[in-house]
Amino acid sequence: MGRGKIEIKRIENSSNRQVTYSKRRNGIIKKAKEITVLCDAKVSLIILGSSGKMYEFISPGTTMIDILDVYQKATGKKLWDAKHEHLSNEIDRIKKENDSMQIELRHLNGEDIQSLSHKELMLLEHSLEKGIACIKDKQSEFVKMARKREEMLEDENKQLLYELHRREAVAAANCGGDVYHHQQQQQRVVSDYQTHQMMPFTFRVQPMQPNLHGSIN
Amino acid sequence: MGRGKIEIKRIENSSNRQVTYSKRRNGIIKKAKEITVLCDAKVSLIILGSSGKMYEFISPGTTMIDILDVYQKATGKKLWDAKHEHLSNEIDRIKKENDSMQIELRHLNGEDIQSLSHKELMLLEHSLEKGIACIKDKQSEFVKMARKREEMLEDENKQLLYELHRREAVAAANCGGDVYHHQQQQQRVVSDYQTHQMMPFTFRVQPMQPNLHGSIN
DNA sequence: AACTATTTATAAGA
DNA sequence: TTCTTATAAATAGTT
Repeated sequence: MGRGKIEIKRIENSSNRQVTYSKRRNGIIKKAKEITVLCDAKVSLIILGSSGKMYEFISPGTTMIDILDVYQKATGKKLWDAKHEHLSNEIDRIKKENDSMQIELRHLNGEDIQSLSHKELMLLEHSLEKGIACIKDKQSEFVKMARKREEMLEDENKQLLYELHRREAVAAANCGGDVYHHQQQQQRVVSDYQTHQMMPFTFRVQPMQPNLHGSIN
Repeated sequence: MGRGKIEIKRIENSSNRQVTYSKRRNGIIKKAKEITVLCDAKVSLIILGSSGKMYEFISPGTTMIDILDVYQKATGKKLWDAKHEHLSNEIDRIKKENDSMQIELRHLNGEDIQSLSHKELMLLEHSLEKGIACIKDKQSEFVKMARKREEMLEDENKQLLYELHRREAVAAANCGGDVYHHQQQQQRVVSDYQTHQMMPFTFRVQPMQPNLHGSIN
C-alpha cells in the first residue's frame, strides 16, 4: 500500500525505518481503537521503538491488569504470580496461626468448650488458675506498695505535725522574734519550709485507707 | 476500505460484528508482525473478543515481562507492584492482629503482666474467673452424666445378681433338670443369657467411684 | 509534513 | 466460515 510494494524485512535505511515506524505505529493504534469500538473488543497494545519511547493503547473500559489477568489464565504463564506466591503462602500460614489463637482465646474465655474432652477442660482450668494466681500475686504487690507509701506518708505527717507544734511553741515564746532560729535541725522535712516560707497547710493525720479498687498507675 | 464506508461505532448486527472482529483482529496482528520486522519494534498485543478467547502477539526477541517492565517504568503504573503492595499490607494487618492476640494470650496465662495497671489486672482476673466458671459448669455436667451412668449400671447389676441367685435356686431344686423353665420372666436382663448360654461372669456390686480425673470422652 | 500512486485491508455479498 | 470483489484505508516513495 504505497507507491511500491515492499518486502517485509528490516528497513536498512535508518531514517526510512523511523518514518515507516512512525506511520505504521499510528496505523496500528488507530486500528486497535477501531476494533475496540466496532466489535466490543478489549485490546492491550504496547509498542516500543528503538528510540525507547513507548506507545500504548488500552481499550477504554478495561485496564492493563484486567487484560493481563486474562492473559495469565489463558497462557498459564506467570507474570507476577510467581512473585506473589510466596506472599500468599505467608498469608495462609499467618492466618492459620491466627485462627488457632482465636480458638485458644475463646476457650480461655469459656466459649466454644462444648467440643472439649474432660482432659482438655482440666488443662484449660489449670491454665486459667495459673493465670489467676499470677494476677493475685501481682495485685498483692500493689497492696504492699500501697501500704508502704501509706506508712511513709504517715511518718512524714507525724514529723510535720511535730515540727509545726514546735514552731508554734517557739513563736509564742518569742512573740514575733526570731522564728527561724532552729530551722536546720530537721533537714529533710524543713527543706520544704525554706522555699515555702511558712505557707499555711493542712496535715493528714489519719492513716490512708488502702486503695485497692481505683487505678494506681 | 470495503464495499462501503462505515462509521466507527459499535456494529449492532452480532454476526457482522463477529466477522469484522475476526478480520480486523487478523489485520492488526499482521500489522504488528510487520512493524516488528520492518522497524525493529517491540510489540505486545493482546486482543480479547466478547467470546472470551484471547489472541496475542509478542515480538519475537522479547517477552511480555520485558515489555511490561518498560511499561511500568514509563507509565509509573503499578501492575504486579500494586498486587504486591496489597498482599504486603494484608500481611502487616494480620501480623498485628496476631501480635495482639499473642499478648492477650500471654496475659491470660499470667505472663508479661508487669506493665498492666491495676484496673487492667482486675479486668483480666474477671475474664479468667468467667472462663473458669464456664469450665466448672461443663465439668459438673460431666459429673452428672457419670452419676447417671453409674446409677444405671448399679441397677442393672442388682437385677443380674437377683436373676443369678434365682437360677441357682432353681438349679439346686431341679438338680440337672429343666434349667430354662422360667427364662422369659425378666425380658431385658435375660436376653443376654440367651446368647451367652450361662457363660461365667463376675458382678460389680460396689457403686463405682465417680471418675473425675480420667478422660471420659 | 504533505502528497499521491499504489498496495493493502476489509465490508458486503455470495 | 470462507471466498470474492468493489471500495475504503493505509502507506511507500516523493516533494
